[in-house]
Amino acid sequence: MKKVLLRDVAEKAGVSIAMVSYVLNGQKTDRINKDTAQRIRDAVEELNYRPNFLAQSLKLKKTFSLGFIAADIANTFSSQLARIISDEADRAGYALIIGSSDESKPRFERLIDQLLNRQVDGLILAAPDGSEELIKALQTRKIPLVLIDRYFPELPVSSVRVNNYQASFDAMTHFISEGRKKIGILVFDTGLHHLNERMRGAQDGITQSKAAAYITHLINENQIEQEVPAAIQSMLKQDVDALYFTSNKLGIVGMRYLMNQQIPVPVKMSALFFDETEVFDFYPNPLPFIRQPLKEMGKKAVELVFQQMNEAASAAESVVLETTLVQSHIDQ
Amino acid sequence: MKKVLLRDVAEKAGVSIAMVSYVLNGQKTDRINKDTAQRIRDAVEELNYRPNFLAQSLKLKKTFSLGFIAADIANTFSSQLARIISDEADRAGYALIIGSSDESKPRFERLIDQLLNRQVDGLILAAPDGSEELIKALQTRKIPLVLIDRYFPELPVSSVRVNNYQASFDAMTHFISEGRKKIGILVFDTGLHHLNERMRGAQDGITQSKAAAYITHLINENQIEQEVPAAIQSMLKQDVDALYFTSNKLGIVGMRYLMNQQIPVPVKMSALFFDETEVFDFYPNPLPFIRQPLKEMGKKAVELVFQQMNEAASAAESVVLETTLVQSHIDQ
DNA sequence: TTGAGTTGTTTAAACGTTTAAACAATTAGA
DNA sequence: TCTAATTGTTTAAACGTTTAAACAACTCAA
Repeated sequence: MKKVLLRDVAEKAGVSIAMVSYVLNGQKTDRINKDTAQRIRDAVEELNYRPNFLAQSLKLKKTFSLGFIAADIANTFSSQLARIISDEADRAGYALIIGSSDESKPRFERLIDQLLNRQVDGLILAAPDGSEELIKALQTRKIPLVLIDRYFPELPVSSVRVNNYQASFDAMTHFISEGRKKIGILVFDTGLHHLNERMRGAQDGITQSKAAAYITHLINENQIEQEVPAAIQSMLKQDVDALYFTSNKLGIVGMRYLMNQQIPVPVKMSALFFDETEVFDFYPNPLPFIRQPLKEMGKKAVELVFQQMNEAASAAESVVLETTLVQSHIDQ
Repeated sequence: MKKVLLRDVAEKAGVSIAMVSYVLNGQKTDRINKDTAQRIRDAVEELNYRPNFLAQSLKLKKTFSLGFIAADIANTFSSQLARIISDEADRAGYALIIGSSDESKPRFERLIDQLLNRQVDGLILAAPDGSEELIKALQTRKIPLVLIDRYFPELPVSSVRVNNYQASFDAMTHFISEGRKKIGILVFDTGLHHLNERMRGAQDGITQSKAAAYITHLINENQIEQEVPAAIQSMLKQDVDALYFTSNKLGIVGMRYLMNQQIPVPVKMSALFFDETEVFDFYPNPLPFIRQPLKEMGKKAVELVFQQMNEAASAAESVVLETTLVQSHIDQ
């Protein structure tokens, strides 16, 4: 029942451990005697030998593991992404260690520290507000990393994200073409660039149409349960006839309020969401939303981080993916 | 910018690497000269030395990591549990590697294999149907492990779970006291003991009351989208006035069908769920459900696995936690 | 028949730690 | 004064791999 080592296999096959290692790793295959190789493979099989990952990692300076720090793993967006990234990493023989910054910079910093201590080979990060300097520092340390969802416009670092500005712009255009006159935009009061882009895109889209007006409400992330209802209330008084929720968290709180107040959507007030949530399943009327291509995002992120890992001096590459405006969650 | 090693610290402090190691690990503290120790600590600080986890792990035969295999990480139940376990492990300085068996036994087996290859120190497992032998094999290999949610009644292995039978029994009693006459029980057609206990508990509860009847429908896990609606349809014809969904997945599909068919809950048909989901948020009427104490479950699981890890011959310990019947998701 | 090349295999160092054991210098006990 | 104990530190082996380099035994051309 003891752990079987290279040494045991070598002994059984009557060779040195080097030979076993060579055969297992498919090296020097031209040199090694065919019979010996077979004998070794048989011994490996028979003893059910499994190389010790730690020893390998130590020697090869490669742990075959990636780190992913989500923004908030309790949020469906993050957990779905985690799932996809995990599967994708797995496919390449890499394990994924997942952390959640909960949008806290110190926590983010601590998690990075831990992941690096554990010598992960690469990082996929949903960087919180204010972490720009930290990312920059990681880059000068040549740590392979890719930002996902979040990004910093001035920082030359690989990232995967969606067309936040354009998606919001187009969504508003469409909203207006349906006859909306006054649109309320709800967005977190944050330095996070991607969220501000969603706001800007929406504002510009509305402005450009010349057929509608908008009111923007900045929501404090920690006061969301209070401020979203307050914002909606105030907008109702100003005859807002459509709401744009720039994140799923805002959307969920907002919809809950609208339901409690028995304000029918989209009859009296229409609503559009960035991101979908399974919560929509339980709403009887169509709820349009902007869908991010999660699968592609995850895949691409893994691809980019591998690229960083393999090519020492690989240039930063930013991938911007397209969203889709889904008219109704009901018929998908 | 190069990685700083024990050797570098030793050099800087003018001592051998052994001394540095001793100081860092707080060993031989009675022997070591106070000044030397301080000199070493200063050097560590100055060089910002971080021990290499791999080397440590290899030497100590301890990776300070746990493996958690969820049933289906896309399911809120699993992901919340993962979150809690991760936090709890983290608190103890352990990393968590998460996998999802998706209820597939081969996949479960493969994941275990991978985790063991990576030398995780302990396992927390939501074991899929049919994995009993595998668990038994792990136990004879003395792998520290704890089952969570799922368990095998005849297998003496540490586990954390809830009172599935009693919770279902009591819930039915309560249902009947509210006047339900004919209750439809929906449960997966599975060998999973905890789900069958939910069914048995409900059936026994109803039988014992003598004031109501029941119909049980076994649902094939892979046909859930077809079979749940069919089951509900057939039950409607038989004047069923209440539904008991023994898992959140069944509940979500069932509610979606009821909504599509415009069957008002709980007016025409009442419903009770095992597990809560955020989906309920978007339903205007009260939906009662049985709540599992996720936090306690996760904490206890980590506690038990640590116990297994620390005490070589620690006996299997089963922890059965209490659920709560929540009357309405609306006022929690 | 010698030296060079080829084939097949082993030796040994390295990865970065931990820690038992050895060692040296000082102090204490008789 | 000599031995024993104490204090402070170093040496070296070990954890389980990978891999460059060395080695041994042939083959072959000149």
